[in-house]
Amino acid sequence: MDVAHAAGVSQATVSLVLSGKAAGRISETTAAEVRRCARELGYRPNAAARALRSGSASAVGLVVSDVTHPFFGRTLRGAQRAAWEAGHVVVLIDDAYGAAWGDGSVEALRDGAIDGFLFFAATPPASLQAPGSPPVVVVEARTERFPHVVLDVDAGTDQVLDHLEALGHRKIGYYRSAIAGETFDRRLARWTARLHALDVDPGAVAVGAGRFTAVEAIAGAHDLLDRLGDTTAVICDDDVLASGLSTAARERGIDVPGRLSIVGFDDLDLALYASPPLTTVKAVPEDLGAAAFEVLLARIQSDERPENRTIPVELVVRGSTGPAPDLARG
Amino acid sequence: MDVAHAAGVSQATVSLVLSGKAAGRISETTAAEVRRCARELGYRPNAAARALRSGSASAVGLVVSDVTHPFFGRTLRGAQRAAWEAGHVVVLIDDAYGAAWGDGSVEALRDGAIDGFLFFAATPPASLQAPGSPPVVVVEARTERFPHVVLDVDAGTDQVLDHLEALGHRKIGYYRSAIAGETFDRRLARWTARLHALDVDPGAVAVGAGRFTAVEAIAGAHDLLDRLGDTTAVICDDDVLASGLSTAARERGIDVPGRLSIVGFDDLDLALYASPPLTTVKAVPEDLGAAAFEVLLARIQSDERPENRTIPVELVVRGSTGPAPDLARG
DNA sequence: ATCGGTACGTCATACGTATGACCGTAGTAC
DNA sequence: GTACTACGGTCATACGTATGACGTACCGAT
Repeated sequence: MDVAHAAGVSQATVSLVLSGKAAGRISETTAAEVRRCARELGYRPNAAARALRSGSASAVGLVVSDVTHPFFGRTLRGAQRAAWEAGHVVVLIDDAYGAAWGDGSVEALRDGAIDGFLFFAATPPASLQAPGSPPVVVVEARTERFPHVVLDVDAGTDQVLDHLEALGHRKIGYYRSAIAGETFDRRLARWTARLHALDVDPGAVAVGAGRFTAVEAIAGAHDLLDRLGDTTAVICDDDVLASGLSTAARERGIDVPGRLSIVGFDDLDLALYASPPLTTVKAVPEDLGAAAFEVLLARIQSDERPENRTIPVELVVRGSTGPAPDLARG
Repeated sequence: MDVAHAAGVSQATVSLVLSGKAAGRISETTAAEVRRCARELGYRPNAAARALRSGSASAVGLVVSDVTHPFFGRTLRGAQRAAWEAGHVVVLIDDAYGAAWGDGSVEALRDGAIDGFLFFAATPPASLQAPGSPPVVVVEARTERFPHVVLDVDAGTDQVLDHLEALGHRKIGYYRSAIAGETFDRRLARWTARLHALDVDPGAVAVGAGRFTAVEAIAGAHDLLDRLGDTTAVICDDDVLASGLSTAARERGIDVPGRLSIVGFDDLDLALYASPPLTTVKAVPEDLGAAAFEVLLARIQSDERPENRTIPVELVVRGSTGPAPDLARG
């Protein structure tokens, strides 16, 4: 190694200094000289060698089902910031709803290149459950199998329904994601329970399902509007679906919120483009990402299962919700 | 190595078989047995060891300035698909407009963990220009320094202006990105040249600048609308800005396209949520990403500078553009 | 019998770092 | 003068794979 030669010390000393383990073993004078030489020669430690020898790559993977969804991007950002502070790196892998390269990338990186995985709305492949697999933390899905970090969707759903009920809405529909996900199931269940509490038959309100692209969100919204009946408000699994519903309503001349109130989820940028801007449940994906990384790091470092975490959410009231119309008179 | 033992061969043989270099050296019978044992034992090659020994990690990094922007997500997807077909992996790093962890991640991965980098709307750090640096390919910016892959924005701009001129527009404004970027500069220059050809003073039309978040895009759009004058159409650096302009116009009661025509760029999902849906220049980011990976791979494998590539674009006419109004009569 | 060639494998080493086991020197206590 | 400790640093090896340099056995041709 050049640096060792230039500084007149052994390679071991260089390694100790540069990896910050010099305390008590190497004098500060020598350490400073080593650092100076390293800088001058433009020395970069080889990540592969480091990972091979130490058994840790200081890198974790974030696997998402759809990198196209704005929520994931902000989550990645939060995770990267937290990781950076801990001396780690986060790399993102797009699963594209089960594409071959998603699992492929996981397989390619799992041994040696990555210390652990975060799965966000993507399903960990079975191979990651085998003993000896790298640690996994799941985001936005409650499961016994892995430690997880989730949004407090129960509170979010409750706040939405409180808000709508206060506005006089009783027939509250639901625009579901066509993507499977524990978090969606859970919200739907909560909504069903609340409707029962209101003594409203869930069968009497409009329900639809759509996917997170504009075309499909709008198409699904039209299906839902076909069966609108006397539903006066619809809560949506996310802002993409809500935007689609808003657009579809406009195409049909349905007044929002005069005739129909719409509530989204996530508080994406999208919520502000809609007209009127969407009432939605604000989540802070950066916090979710950061928390997810922290849990994964704890798992990596201690080998004992860390505690699950729940990130709070908050209702943001904008123009897309208003008092329930009196349909009997209209 | 267990597999070698189980199959009754040497570790070298296992390596040859599993890395596909067995042809002519190892009999098919033996190879099959090795593969069987490997499968049975759940053997996974160690990526770090492989990278260390072979000097190639079979992984490339895609660095983007803002992972939140939907365009990048689709680009990543295209790159990952192409990479997968070539036996590589693409990992995404969010630079977050120059955040510490962006450069940090690049530095951490550049030696040993990554074979090369794609920079998309993010600036390669100076350290990547030093001799001995990993290969770099730049996306959506023409530069002498690195091979690059770009959209045919000249053609796109021309198609937009042809379209607007055919509709009778002469005072055509511009909504610029506040983010620096060669591609934006180039489009602006083209627009200026075309206005001169029309004998229109660029100073006589509305120009604004905004960033790619809803709040800032809408705020910037209001600035632009304050100085609208008799501008009858505005072309935007991307669909996010166009959506912001559309929203701002609606807030002011400006009829689109009756009073003002709006043209976006990219054909994001966003374009469909706007009301009316945006006329825009359709780019296929998946193709861009795939091409970028291919160019990088060529660079990695051959050491000689590969040819630059240009990806075609296409105007998509929707509801946000219409005939120029007769402002003298209005 | 010898040689050349081919088919099939193995040997041994190197990749660049991290780290537990050492080792020398100087200082301190007795 | 001896024993012990603390300090500052080096040695040697291992991590798991890839690969150029070698064997070895067998076959056919001379």
